[in-house]
Amino acid sequence: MTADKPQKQPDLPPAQPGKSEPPPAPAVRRLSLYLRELEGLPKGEHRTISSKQLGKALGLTDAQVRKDFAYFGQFGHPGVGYQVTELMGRLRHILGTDRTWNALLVGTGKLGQALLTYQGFAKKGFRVVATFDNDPQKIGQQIEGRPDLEIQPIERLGQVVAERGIAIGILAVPADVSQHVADAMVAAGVKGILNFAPISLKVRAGISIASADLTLRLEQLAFGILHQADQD
Amino acid sequence: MTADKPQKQPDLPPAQPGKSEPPPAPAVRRLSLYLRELEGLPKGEHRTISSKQLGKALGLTDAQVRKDFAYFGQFGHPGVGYQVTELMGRLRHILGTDRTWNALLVGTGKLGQALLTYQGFAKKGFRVVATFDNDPQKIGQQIEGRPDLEIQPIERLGQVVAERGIAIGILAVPADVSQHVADAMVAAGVKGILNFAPISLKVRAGISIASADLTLRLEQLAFGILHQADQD
DNA sequence: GCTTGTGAAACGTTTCACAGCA
DNA sequence: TGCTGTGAAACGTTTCACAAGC
Repeated sequence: MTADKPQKQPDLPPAQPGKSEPPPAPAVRRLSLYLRELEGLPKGEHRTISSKQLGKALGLTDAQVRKDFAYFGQFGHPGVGYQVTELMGRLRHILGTDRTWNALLVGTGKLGQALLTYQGFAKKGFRVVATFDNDPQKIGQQIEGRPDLEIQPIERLGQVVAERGIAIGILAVPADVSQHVADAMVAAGVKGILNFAPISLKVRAGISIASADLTLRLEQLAFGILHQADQD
Repeated sequence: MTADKPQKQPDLPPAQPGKSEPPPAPAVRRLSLYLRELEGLPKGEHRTISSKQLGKALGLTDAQVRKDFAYFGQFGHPGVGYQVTELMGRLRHILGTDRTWNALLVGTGKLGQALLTYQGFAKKGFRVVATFDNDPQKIGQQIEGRPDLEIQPIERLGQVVAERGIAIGILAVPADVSQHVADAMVAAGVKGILNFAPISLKVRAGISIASADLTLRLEQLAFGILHQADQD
């Protein structure tokens, strides 16, 4: 009796079995944290590490750590844990830091110049191999006496991206021109952009964006302070 | 026999009704995006904006936008939308950027110096009012000729935090000393830390952390490029 | 003993869909 | 008509709990 419950399709037979699902975005973000933690381990101190130890170091549960790894395959050894060296290699391979990435930087203001000489990028295999600016005064100047880092006009983006095999663009220009420069980067063949401007960039599908808007971070910090909560 | 299924409490009568729940962390992050978008609007062009317009600009649904605002109260006007000026004021108040925050910076390497002169912070009401370093060579130097930004020894953190009403610490020192400096910041009375080091800081409850680890961002970008997905 | 990998349950977030108002 | 605010449904993520392996 009373037999009229469902308005929606009750339940489609779900997905094609051949199609492996994409990993959850939060899991991918944590992969970087796991790798960072492993790289910070005192060298050679641990040959293996358990999901419990790794999770504790980052404020996560052991189940979370195991689930995250499980999206990408079998990593561990029951009763033993994960071999640190092997795990690091696997994470680097998944994230793509087991190779070198060539990057270009546009915008040689104070932030841009600081980024150019920042050693942390190179340690992870990200090399800035070209610099651009639209200020005629700056064109032709060399950064730290390196001829390969001679500042070039933005018109040359396309040629240089092709010549030097560049996949990543670092965007350190003022907000009002950042969309324009981003378009130029994409047209030049860049596949991903690290964006320091406080702007939500519009790019076509297939182009990746990572935001490094520092004021956004400070805002979140202010909220956290006002509301006594922790984040990160 | 076989009568021992449930180990857990089956179901507690849930929460105290008086206690309003904390807003979801993703909603708080988007609040900053909404505000950024509104601030980027051509001045005076729109007096009002709808959840649909705002959502579209950020790649979100209209329902998402409305739900996010609803966590913090009634913001809009049915049939009309949201008044831009009023909405910005409310978002700033929630995030805590309707006031001035005094910050200190530790670590005057290239990145630290670039941050000190970065104008974007001041525009949002974050003022760096003190600088510290542990390099005896640097102590006493002034940044851009500003006596208030004379580089001070880290021992003076506690005194300066109290004198200048500082709530935020910006951490731009090498990874191997960043936990030590963070501890000093917390001991000095700082309430939140913006951390540029590639390290997961341990702080006591009640202290907020925001991470600005740039290599983490590049890693996520590399993953995105390899797997053709967008993020941000 | 300890640890992984994994279905299933619990929990959280987003989307849907609509009442109510301008 | 156009829009907000909001319960309820749909979807996604995390935690639980345990079989299997060291």
